[in-house]
Amino acid sequence: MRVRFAPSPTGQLHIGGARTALYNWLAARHDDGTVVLRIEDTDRERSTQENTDQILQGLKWLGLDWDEGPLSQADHEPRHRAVVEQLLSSGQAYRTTATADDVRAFKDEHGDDRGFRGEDEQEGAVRLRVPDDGEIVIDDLIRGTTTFQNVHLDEPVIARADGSPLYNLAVAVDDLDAGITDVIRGVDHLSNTQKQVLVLKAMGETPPRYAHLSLLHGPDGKKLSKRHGAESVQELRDKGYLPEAVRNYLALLGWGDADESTIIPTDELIKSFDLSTVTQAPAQFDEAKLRWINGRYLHELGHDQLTAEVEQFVGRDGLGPAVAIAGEKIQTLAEFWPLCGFIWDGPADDPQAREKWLGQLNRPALLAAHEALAALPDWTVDSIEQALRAVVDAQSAKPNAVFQPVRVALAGTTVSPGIFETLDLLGREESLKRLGDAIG
RNA sequence: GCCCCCAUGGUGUAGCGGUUAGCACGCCAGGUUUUCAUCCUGGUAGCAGCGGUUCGAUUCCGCUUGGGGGUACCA
Repeated sequence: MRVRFAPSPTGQLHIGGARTALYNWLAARHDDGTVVLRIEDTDRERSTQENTDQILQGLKWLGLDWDEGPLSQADHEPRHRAVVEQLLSSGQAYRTTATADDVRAFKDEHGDDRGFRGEDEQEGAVRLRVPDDGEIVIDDLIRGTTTFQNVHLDEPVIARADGSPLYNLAVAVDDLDAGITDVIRGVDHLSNTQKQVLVLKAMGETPPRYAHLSLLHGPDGKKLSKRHGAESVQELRDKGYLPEAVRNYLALLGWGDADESTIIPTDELIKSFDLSTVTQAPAQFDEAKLRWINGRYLHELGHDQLTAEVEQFVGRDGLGPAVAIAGEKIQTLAEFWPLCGFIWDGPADDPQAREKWLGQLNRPALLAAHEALAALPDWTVDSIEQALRAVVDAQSAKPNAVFQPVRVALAGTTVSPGIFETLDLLGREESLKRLGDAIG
């Protein structure tokens, strides 16, 4: 099996494109096949190095490697032009100056379901000759057979008047030349398939197998876009998701195993992936579930690796001790700093928390806590806990009446890692200083 | 308009003629707990509608409705 990633270099790698790439990759790896990468754009101006790099970077982050490429489709232009010439001279294509308006007029005259048929004018854009009779039957690996009647199809433009090739000609030729056996792409290309098969047939070649994936939608059922929180894998990375978790989630978005497990590591995915069981219905991207899956992967990382991930994400070292006391509380890498930043930055500024937990009513508790902690002979999690619990007893208060004020004094907010562990990590001096500051 | 694709809870899916319609996320309730989160237990909610075929339809067929894609001298 030989498949291809064929993203267009329009900037970032979209989540939908990432899923398509993932499915190609899984299918190929499952089959011990080859993945060919091609940047799909016949227009060299658009496939800028910057745009291409963005795509490659996204693919790399996701962990999807390829065996050949990257190649710009524009690099193949001489070959495309040669095919056009060949089709022209064999009479299977012709030149016409007909415009979109002419096509419209043709339909007004012959009916909307009648495809445009033009005259050979020896000049203008190149259109492929399409017979009125016959049909193109696409035996899709995912959807079964789809039949397109030739009559309905407007004779497609395969090259501009200047001879430069257009997409439907270029892909057909490139897939052929690259020896692609399976074209796995979004359903938005299903209609194009008819044209591409027609091109291949005109060349006397056999089309590859096709598999069309349903599209991805946002929570509102509309096309996935920035409004939905994230639209590219780069954004997923910036939100602190792990590549393996994203792979897991994306694989399940549109493909279900008979097996009822949800957490499926990549090597398992490769083993069980099967194109023929890919869902036909469009799926909605649900970040809540991605978060959950991500949390599962995050917590299985182990302290050292999680620390390394967090440090790389945050961009600073020495986070190990904080990761030790906060690691199990976060679902994404991005949640670490908001939870633990106070350790380095000092108490956060949360007026509501201060008002509620550092007011006059809480003074006695804070003073008692300060006194008990200051008197501690040794500063350990256990001794701290004993001291504070003793304060709770002495005040005959609820644990919260002591712990929350202390927490707010240290962190500035009502949410933090465990209070004893936090005290321990902060150290005696800093802890007492912050408590003192809160008492005023 | 025309061509094409799709349809199980809010979401992702399992099911491939006879099931109490399963699992997961979410949500709700309870438990654990120093906050938050995790974790544990329980609960909530679904076969779009209408016709067929059949002894029997979520499952097969048709129509309707709804969603999506294509219809460029874009990709």
